[in-house]
Amino acid sequence: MEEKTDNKKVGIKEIAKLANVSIATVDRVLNNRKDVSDKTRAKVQSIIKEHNYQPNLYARALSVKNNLSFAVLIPKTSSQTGYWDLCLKGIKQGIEEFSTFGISIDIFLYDQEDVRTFIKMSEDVLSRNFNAVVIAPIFISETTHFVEECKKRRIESIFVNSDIKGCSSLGYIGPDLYSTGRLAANLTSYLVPANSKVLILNIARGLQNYAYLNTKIEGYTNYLNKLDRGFEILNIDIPSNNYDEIAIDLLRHVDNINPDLIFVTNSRVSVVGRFFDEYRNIKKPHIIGFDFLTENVEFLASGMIDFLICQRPDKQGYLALNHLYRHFLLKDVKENFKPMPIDILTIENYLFYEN
Amino acid sequence: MEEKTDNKKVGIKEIAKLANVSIATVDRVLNNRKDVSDKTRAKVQSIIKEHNYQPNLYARALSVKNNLSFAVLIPKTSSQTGYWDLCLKGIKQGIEEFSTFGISIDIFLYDQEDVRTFIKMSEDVLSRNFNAVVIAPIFISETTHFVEECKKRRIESIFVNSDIKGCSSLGYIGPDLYSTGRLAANLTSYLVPANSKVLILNIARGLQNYAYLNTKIEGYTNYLNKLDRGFEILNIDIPSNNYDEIAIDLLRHVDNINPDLIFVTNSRVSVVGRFFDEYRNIKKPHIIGFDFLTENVEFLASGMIDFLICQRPDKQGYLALNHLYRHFLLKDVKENFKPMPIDILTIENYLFYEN
DNA sequence: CGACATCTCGTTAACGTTACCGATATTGCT
DNA sequence: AGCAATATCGGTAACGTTAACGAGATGTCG
Repeated sequence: MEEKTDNKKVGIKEIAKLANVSIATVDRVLNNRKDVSDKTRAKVQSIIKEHNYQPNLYARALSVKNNLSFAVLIPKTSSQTGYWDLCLKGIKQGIEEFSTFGISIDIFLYDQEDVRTFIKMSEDVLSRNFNAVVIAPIFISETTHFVEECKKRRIESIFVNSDIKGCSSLGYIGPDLYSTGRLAANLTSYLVPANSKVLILNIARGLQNYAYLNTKIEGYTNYLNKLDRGFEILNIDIPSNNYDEIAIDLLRHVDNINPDLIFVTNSRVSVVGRFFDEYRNIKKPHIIGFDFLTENVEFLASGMIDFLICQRPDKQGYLALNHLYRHFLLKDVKENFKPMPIDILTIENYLFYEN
Repeated sequence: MEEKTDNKKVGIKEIAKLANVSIATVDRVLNNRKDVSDKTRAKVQSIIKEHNYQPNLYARALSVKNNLSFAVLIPKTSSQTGYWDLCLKGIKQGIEEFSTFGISIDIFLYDQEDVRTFIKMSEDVLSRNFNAVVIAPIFISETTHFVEECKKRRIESIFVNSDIKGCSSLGYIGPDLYSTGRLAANLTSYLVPANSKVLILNIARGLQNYAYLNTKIEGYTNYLNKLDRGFEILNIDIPSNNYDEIAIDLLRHVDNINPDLIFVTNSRVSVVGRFFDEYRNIKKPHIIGFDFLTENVEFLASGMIDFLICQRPDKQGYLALNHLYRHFLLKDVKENFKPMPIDILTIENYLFYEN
C-alpha cells in the first residue's frame, strides 16, 4: 500500500553516453533537425524511447533566447462593464510569466461599440511583425478579413471569449456558447413552473454586432421549447448603455409583460438588478445572467439575482498566451482543446470563486 | 490604446554590477544568509528593490539540488468509490512536475474503513525522515495525534479534502464543507416547493468516523430551517457499502417516507440513482449529491440526478504539493489560503468540467 | 587529381542561479 | 607584537539544454 517515486530523470547527457554520440547529436535528434545520419538518428531515438526521456523544460527555458512577439487584440473595458478587465488580468499574468522566456507581448484595445477602432487596431498589428495574435472576435466580418491577412503574413491567430468556427489558425479558448444558453434554460426550468412568462433581455449598444449573443439565445430557446411546458418566451433588445434610458425601456416592458423570469444574455445583468432594487413595488421576477463582475456579484449576494453563469475570462486570457507559448516553445501542440468549464454561481458559493 | 511590455528582466548579474559587488554577495543578500556586512547588505537590497528584481525560478530550479522528501497519506480507493483516485491523479501530476526539483514523494494509502491501517501507515511515515506530509484527515483523534508527533519531529503537515481546525502546521486545501451543505440546501429550495419532504442520506461503512459529514449536514439543515418553508427533514444512515444491502434499506425508507428530494451527503449518490433506475414504479424524487465520479456523471447525464456538487479533488492534491513546494523552495508563503471553489454540475455543463 | 561543396558530428560558450572554496581584511587574545 | 579566529567577499563549477562554430569525412565536377 505504499508507492515510491523513481525520481532519477535521465538527461540529454545520459542519452548521449548510452548512444555513443555527443549531446549535440542528441539535441539534433530531439528537435529533429538535419545534420544527422539516418542510422544514428534511429539509434538515438530508440534509446530516447527506451529510457522515456523527458526534456527539462526549465533548462530549455533558460537556454533558449528567442525573441518571439505576440499581440493581444481585445475590447477595452467600458464604464458599463468590467468584463474585459478580467480578461486583461489573465493576459497580464501571462505576460509576467512568459516574459521570462524572452517573449514580448503588446496589447491593443479597441472600442467594441465602434468597429472603426477595431479596423485601425488590426492595421496597427499588421504593420508590425508579430508571430501570433490573440483576438476577441466581436466583429465577425472584420475579424475574418483580419485573420486572412494574418495568414498571408504567416501570423498565427487564436480566439478567446467567442468563436468564429474554422477561422483562426490555432482554434478557440472559451466556453461553448450554445451550451451556455442551454444551461441558462436548464436553470430556468428549475426556477419557474410550467406556463411561465420568460423574458430574454439583450442590453448593449450596437447590438447587431454581437453575433455571439444569438448563439446563446438559440441554445436557450431551443431547450425551453423542447421541454414543451408552455413557456411564453419573449426576446427584447435594449440598445443602450445608459442606465436611465434602460430603466425607462425596462419599466415599459415589465409593466407590459409581467415576466416570471428574466434572462439577461450578457454581463449587463446588474442594471436589471438595480432596476428591481429601485422599483420595489414591482413584483421581482427570477433573474439569470452572466459573468463574475463586482456589480453583478453584489446583486447575487443580496438575493436579487438567482444564478450567474461564468466563464473565467481571466483564465481564458492566460490560457491563450499559454497555448501560444506551448505552440512556439514546446512541440507540445495538442491541436484541438476542449471548451472551458461553465460555472454556476449562486448566493451560496460565489464567495469561493477565486479569480 | 496600446500597451508595451518592457521585457528586460534584471538578473542577479546586473544587480551585482550596479552594487559593485560580486554575484555571490547578491545571492547571499537574496537568500539572507550571513557573511555580508550590514552596509553592503543595505546597499544591495536598495538596488534590488529599485530595479524590482524577480528571481528566475527556472534557473533556480536548475541550480538547486535539494533532496526534499514529502509523504502523502490518503485513503486508498475502494471498489465503492473512485473519489480518491481523482485526488491521487492530482498528486501524481504534482510528482511529475516537482520531481524535476529533486523532490521525492512517497504515497501511503490507508483503508478509510479501518483505522488501524491509518495508524500503521502514520507510524511508517514517522519512521522515515520526511520534510512534510499531506494528509486526508478521516480519523479525527488519530490524525490529531499523528500531527502532534510530526510537530515534535519538525515535519510540516497540510490537510486536503476536509479540515481539523488549527491542527495542521500549514493549513488546509479544500472546500468549506459547511458552505457545501448550505449550497445543497440552496439548490434544494429551488427544486421542491414548500412543505416538501427532504431525506438526508449518509451511505458508508464505519459512519461514526466521517466527522466531516456532520459539517455538511449542519449547513444543510440550518439553511433549510432558516428558510422556514415547512420542510420535513429526515436524516438516515445506511452503514453499508454493498448495493444489495443498501437497496433493501432504501426500499424500506422510501416506501415509508416518500421523499420529494434526497440529499446524499457523499459521493455514493450513484447507488441511489441506480436504485431508482431499477425501481421504476416508485416515484423518483429529486436527487442531489457530491463529486464528479464516472458513475455519478452517468446518472447526471440521464437526468436521474439533478445536481452534483464538486470540489475538484485532483486539484486539491496538486495544490497541496504545490504549496509544499512553494513553502520550501520559494519564500513565497502566503500563510492562509481561501477555500477552494465549489462547483455545481448539471446535465447541461458536466461535459465541459475538465479534469 | 585538386578544389570545393556537402554531410555528419563533436566541442564549447552561454542562459541565471546556487554553493563550495579560497582569498583578504579585521578583530581578539596572549 | 604575533598568531589565530572570524568576518566579509570574489571566483567558479555545476544544473540541463541550445546553438554557433569548426573539424573531419565523403562526394562532385572540372
